[in-house]
Amino acid sequence: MLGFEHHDHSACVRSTLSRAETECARKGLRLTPVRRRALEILLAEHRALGAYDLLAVLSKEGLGAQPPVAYRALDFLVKAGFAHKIEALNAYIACSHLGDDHAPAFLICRNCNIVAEADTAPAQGRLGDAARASGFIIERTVVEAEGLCPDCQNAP
Amino acid sequence: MLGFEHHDHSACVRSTLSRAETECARKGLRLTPVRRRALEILLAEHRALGAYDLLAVLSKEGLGAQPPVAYRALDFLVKAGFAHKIEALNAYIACSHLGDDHAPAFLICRNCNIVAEADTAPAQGRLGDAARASGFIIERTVVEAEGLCPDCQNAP
DNA sequence: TAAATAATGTTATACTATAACCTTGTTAGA
DNA sequence: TCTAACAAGGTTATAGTATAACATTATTTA
Repeated sequence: MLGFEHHDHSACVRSTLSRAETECARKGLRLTPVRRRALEILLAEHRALGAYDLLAVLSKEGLGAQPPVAYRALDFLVKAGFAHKIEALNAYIACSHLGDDHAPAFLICRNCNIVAEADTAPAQGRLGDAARASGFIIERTVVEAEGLCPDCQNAP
Repeated sequence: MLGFEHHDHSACVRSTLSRAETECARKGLRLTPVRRRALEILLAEHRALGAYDLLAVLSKEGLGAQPPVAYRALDFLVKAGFAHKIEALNAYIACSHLGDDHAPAFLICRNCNIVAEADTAPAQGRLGDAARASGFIIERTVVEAEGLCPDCQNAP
């Protein structure tokens, strides 16, 4: 998983963008300027951004001034699997495992707002047991943990 | 776990209310008329209710007309562990395991909106492994699965 | 009984999200 | 190549979710 450890972030950004391009080519999706820029903005940090935060940046750059612009771009990115919505924050984050088919899980620091994306298999855990036992068919899972990241435990 | 099977719901309501009273007495919390009624309203069905849906009912009964009334009651119920917020729906549901200290997980039917509450131990699964590996301290977990309940798989 | 605290009432407003409609751009077929 | 069909973007308006702030009332405790 991609955690809180420091890393070569510019390489991380570059590789995600290029994988997004590959995916779009493969699936016949269109990574238009707004969509591409939205992904770049989300990628800038491993933090979740509100739709209106994203809109503010896009807007400054002349890429659209109204909410639907941001929501459409986010909708595309989420559907394409390039970004995820963090439900506990009503905010959005670039995917850290772009390309793999995965059920994402997030560790959210309540102090510095950094979000780490882990991979889980919720359908194999107790939730999956409960679902199977009751005959429920799982289509999507939301798995998020809030707490304190290593850095913020020392300096709160 | 309390699932989709049919059950004696009035007994379920009664026992939850009485357990809430016991808890309040034990912890020195005040189950005021608005709070009590809010819990009853949530308990009426195993579905998640929006804050404004709750407010509409309270309002009709003369228990407060403005949003803060509903949000304060919900805030109390959630903090006391008598209700949970379903993040994927921005809605609230009465707790099905009132009294036990638990990390709730939900199965949400996207067709009929029934919500089943299961008990999980996310800190023991892969998410917990990821957290431990990176030194993250989990304080709260959100585990929700959307899909189709047994009834709705046949008659969608 | 007074002071402190908790809960409620109310107004206003902030934040999140989408419907609806129109224009522009892209793609695929004739 | 032209054009019909569709996808994407622009814009206005509004719906839905949530909280700040401050005044008032009720309850608890000293």
